[in-house]
Amino acid sequence: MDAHTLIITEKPDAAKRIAFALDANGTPIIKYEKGGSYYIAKRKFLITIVPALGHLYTVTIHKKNKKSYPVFNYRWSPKYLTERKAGKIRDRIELISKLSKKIDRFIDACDSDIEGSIIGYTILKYACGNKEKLAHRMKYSTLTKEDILKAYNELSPSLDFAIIKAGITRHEIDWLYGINLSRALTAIAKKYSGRYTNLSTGRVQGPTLNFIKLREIERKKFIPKNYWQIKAKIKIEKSIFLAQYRKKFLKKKSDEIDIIDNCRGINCVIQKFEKKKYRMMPPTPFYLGSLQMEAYKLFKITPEQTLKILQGLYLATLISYPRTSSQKLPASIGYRKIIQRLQKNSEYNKLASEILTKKILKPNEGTKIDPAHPAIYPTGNNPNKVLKTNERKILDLIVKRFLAVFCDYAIREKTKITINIDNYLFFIIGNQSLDWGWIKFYRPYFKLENKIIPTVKENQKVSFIKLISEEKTTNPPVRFNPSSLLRKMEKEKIGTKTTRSGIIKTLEKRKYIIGEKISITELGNEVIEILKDYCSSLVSVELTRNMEVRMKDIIQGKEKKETIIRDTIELIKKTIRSLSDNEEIIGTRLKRVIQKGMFRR
DNA sequence: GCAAGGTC
Repeated sequence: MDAHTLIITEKPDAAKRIAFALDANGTPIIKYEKGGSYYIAKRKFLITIVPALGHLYTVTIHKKNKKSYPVFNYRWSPKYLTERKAGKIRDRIELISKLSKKIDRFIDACDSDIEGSIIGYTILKYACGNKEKLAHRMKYSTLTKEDILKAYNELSPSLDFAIIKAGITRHEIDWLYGINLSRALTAIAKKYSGRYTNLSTGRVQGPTLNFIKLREIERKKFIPKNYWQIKAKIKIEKSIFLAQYRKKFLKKKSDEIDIIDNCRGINCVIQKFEKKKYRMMPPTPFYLGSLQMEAYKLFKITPEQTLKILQGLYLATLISYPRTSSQKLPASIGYRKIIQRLQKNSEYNKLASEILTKKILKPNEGTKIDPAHPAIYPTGNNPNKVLKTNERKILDLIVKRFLAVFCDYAIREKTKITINIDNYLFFIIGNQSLDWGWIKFYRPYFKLENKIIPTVKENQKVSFIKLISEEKTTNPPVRFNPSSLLRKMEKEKIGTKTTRSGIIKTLEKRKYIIGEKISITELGNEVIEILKDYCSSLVSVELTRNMEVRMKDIIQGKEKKETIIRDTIELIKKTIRSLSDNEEIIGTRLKRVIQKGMFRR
């Protein structure tokens, strides 16, 4: 009997692409079973390629009493034991388990990041019967045939156990904090309010909610200030212009009155005329976060909805894998081939044709990278069913952004007239495009207008009409919306590309936050206050920072998983004790906001 | 059910 290899991937698409790349004739056999489809490729020997569906195993506890806390005796089990609607996962595990029999070589080809490492490890250990120590690791960053073959020929001899250990520690700590604190809050709320209210918190939920609270505090503290803006109405040749005084923010008594009194328009002359060309670089390719933000800005589609739409477009093979943090488009995706496919679509024919005249295609990449995926790009395939409005909008956005990325920079010219009126300087600023470059390709998603002002000569006299003084008020910092909150989470490195939008949704579901311009509810505010009083680490981004450091230490062998878990449990024990000691106060606080209903602040 | 992290 020939040797037989089993390759495990993180998701179905990866299994398919690997099967087609590895089969000597490019025609692997596709098998359909209850647990999903898998592939058999033939090389010198047989290779079975079977996909997971992300994590198939997770941290769980088996106990009759679902409300008791604290709980520390967890273990890793199949996900279907804890999640409803996970029947698919049970079937998948059974399929992989069956396929793992009579296998000589195991290869973990899950995404080459920490989570991918855990997904592969748990499957090899629990579904395949302790095969994790025998398995090889296959790492690729795109699913092109070239990359796949290279990864297959350069297998790591073993899994990266240090990374796996660090990742598993992260899962367990999150579980310990999340389950215990959520249960404690829910239980105390129920006991004192008499009403069941599902309360929760965690390493990411806590700080995210706190961002909104802090913004709310800034807004409350904010004292609006009055200021004045002065413009001069003047006539150059036959046109009227408003020239802005060189200082944009004027204080009433000192500045504004001074000008009104002294600037009479007796001497009104052009002091300077300047022109300056500058470049506007094309945009960078979309990663998940930037696409979610752009979709919200342009279409008011929430990040959570956008992710759902992207998943649909991806499954319909219209776009590449959407859960990426990369701004890179490697040449191996085949730029020209994709643009040629887009060219066949009448909507993009003109734009695509123009780009194809370029001899060299070079995308304007950003700096962000992703260990497992390139940036988001269209495949150029035609939809085989009618797309819904929002799907169409998002796809069009992706196509136009992809095209724009290959375009030339735009050339703009800034024109500035400096006018001296009785020794006070005023400006008129103009702006125009000399070459639209990429902007033409990204329309209507980027709008830029020309404001043309006349060419004048220095020392030329102009006629003064009058001064206009406007009183204005400074605005408080704006509330977050789903997009700016996502950006904030990204900036603070809280959550992951895939989970951020979901976390925001969870805070909404818990009635901690409300509104499109997000504000914190009384309930959300009380939860934050309680956490601050009794478990301050859960409202700060520092817990994540700290965890990152400790994970690194595990990877470098400087710290032991057991120590970190022990410390975490000690801290949670202490926290739960102080929650119990102060149960009545906390209960009364929660009761107040729950019984009142969840009004906006 | 509760976390956060994958995936459909």
